[in-house]
Amino acid sequence: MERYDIPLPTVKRFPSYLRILNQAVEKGTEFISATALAEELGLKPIQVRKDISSTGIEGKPKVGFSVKDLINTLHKVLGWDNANNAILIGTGNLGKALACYGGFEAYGLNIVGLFDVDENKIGDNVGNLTVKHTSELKSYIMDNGIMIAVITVPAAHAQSVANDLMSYGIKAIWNFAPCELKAEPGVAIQRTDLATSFAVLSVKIKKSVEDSFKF
Amino acid sequence: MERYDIPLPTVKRFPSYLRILNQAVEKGTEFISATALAEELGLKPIQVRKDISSTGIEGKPKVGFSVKDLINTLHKVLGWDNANNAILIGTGNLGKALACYGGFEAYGLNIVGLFDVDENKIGDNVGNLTVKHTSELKSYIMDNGIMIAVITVPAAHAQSVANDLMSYGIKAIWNFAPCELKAEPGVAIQRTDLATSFAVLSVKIKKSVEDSFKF
DNA sequence: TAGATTGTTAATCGATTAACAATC
DNA sequence: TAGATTGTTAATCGATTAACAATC
Repeated sequence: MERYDIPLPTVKRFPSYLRILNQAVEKGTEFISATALAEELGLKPIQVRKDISSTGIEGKPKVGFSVKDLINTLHKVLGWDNANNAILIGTGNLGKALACYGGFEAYGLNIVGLFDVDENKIGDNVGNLTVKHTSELKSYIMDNGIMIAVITVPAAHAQSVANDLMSYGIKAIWNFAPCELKAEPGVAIQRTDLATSFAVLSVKIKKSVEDSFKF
Repeated sequence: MERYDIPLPTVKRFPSYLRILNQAVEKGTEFISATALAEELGLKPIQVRKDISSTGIEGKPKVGFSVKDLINTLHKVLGWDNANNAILIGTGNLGKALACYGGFEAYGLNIVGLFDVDENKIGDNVGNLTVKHTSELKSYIMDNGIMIAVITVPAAHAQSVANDLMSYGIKAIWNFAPCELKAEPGVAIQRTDLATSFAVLSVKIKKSVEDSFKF
């Protein structure tokens, strides 16, 4: 089986494509062209065609791509075609927000357990889940074969929590703590950082302010 | 005054640099080398040097860069040197999480007003703020000269909220709704999307699973 | 058929990395 | 002085864009 990697910028655009495609399904649209997708997202048609071609899917000239096929293929490429059970550690505000956020099922992520060190939070209901103590992590992960964990603890504790999780068999960590985590081989870690995103907005603001002063 | 744009990938790394630099300040470190920064973040020294050089700051061979100077310069480049008052619209779980999140001051963002359409939420306390009704948006924005808004409403309402905000004089929108917003000229919009980040983790997982099956 | 859209190869653009002289 | 680190120019790499033939 040949392996070739889809460029990361392309992967990052896939969720946007899926969003438009899901809207198309709801409208009953059967085929969609790269041109239409591009229009909807403010991208260039060539880029969308290139991105789609990287998945190997084929379209029909003049017609476009089967919406259903595209969705299935993108799901498969991203591994969102089968639900993954995940746990979340750290039920502060962000943790609770993520636990209650309904949108994750759309991408095959199913949060089934919440954990915290704080004795006062144990037993609290968040969404339809009950917060458990972190001392139960090991048995919960092993009993339920959990592979994915979401970390929303303070930065100071993130690495030690991650180390524990990896020793219990967790293979993927979605890290919301503002610090880089060191991964064991074979463990995938991805950090989501609000500051990074805000930095981009900040330079956009600066630029538009500067632009408004020169003419 | 000459204008040259700092590459976006570079801008995205600046918050990480700042994080390490702030740690250095707390330890009392006065100078830090690009090599040390790179080591800390798992980047290559050349890349860090290139990034820093794009700000125009100068270092001392063998010694490195003044931690204080670097922090000040990065803050200035990002426009994080003077506090910006902002409002947040949509006090669902994510909105509340962001409103309570204490880390924004570090990047000059100060959330001073919370708004929602839901009558049941008006008057609720979130952090040390009280939720106001969206009918008060216009006067609040104009009276207080607010330029920045954070949108955490459902996707279906995001564009109309954004349109209102822009008509009231908002110049920058940080959009957490899963949809693209159309901006008026002169308005900066940045979307933060959890799905994008999770897509990257997903392909990492897929790859490490595939790797574990080939030897 | 005519024309819109796909798919592919080549050209361009921009970021990363390498190489190395300058310097404290 | 010797050596680590900076700063800069050039080479490499990879993504975006352009061009165009194939096709329904």
